[in-house]
Amino acid sequence: MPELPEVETMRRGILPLVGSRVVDVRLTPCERRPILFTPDLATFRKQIQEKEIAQIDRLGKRVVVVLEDEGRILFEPRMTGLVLLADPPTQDHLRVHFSLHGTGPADLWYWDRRGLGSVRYYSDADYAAEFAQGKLGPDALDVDLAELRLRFATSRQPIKVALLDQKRLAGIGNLYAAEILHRAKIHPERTTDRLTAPQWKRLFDAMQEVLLLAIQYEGSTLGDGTYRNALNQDGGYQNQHRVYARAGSVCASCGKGTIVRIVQAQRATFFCPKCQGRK
DNA sequence: CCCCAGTCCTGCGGGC
DNA sequence: TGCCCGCAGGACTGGG
Repeated sequence: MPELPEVETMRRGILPLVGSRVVDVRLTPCERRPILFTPDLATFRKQIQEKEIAQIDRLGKRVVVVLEDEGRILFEPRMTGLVLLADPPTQDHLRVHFSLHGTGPADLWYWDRRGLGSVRYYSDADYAAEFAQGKLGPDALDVDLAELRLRFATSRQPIKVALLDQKRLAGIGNLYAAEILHRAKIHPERTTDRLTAPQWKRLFDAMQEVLLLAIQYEGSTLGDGTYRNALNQDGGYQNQHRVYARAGSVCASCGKGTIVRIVQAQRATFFCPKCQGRK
């Protein structure tokens, strides 16, 4: 499931497209899924044709292809979307194909097994309006300790639930929330207003460490194989997971506790009751 | 403000 | 062996 490290890996994977021009876009067969692709194909095509790709950014869990006129193509993979330079794994499912010309790769694909994600074009003005201040928090790798505290301390939500709120902080999802809290030795049910100063410091450090390490490993490819990098290769961070989907195993950190699974806000939470302290 | 359940979607694995 | 159902969860919506 693409979160910050996976989406950052996708972004880096398609950097060779910078400097190329868009020739065309085609979609199969997603016309029947209006949430996937906006605006309509004719308008989308008209806005991007012959535009040069100026840079490739990331906005939380979205890949942003910035064109020379500041128009932007946003890829939001949600659960199962992939941004690929290689051909999609199968001919089935929803696909969007961009053809390009330049010195880099000639094809860019968006492929989505479950079709929950989206591909959208925004003009500069529409983009500014859509992602105006407050709609999305700062990037998890772009805050300092003081801002982290500021954005969370007023909440009485459990810290695990708060970490998933993209309006507070962008980029963290269910998997990395669990791994970060485990590294920080903080109980996922502890409410944010009750975190101590040392806990804030540990949370901040763990967040940087886990996310940066996961980027180095090119993200997590789980058993279902839903996430892969732009060349359709597996990530490697799944082998470093300490708690996620490891209920019943002995904690690799303390060697004493057994990882448990609970449900918070209708999401699975994994943690070690021994080394992650009390609520 | 907060919380919760439901929605989208497909593939997989557990249970019978 | 085959079939059904629950689960996976990111973002959003509607109700309380």
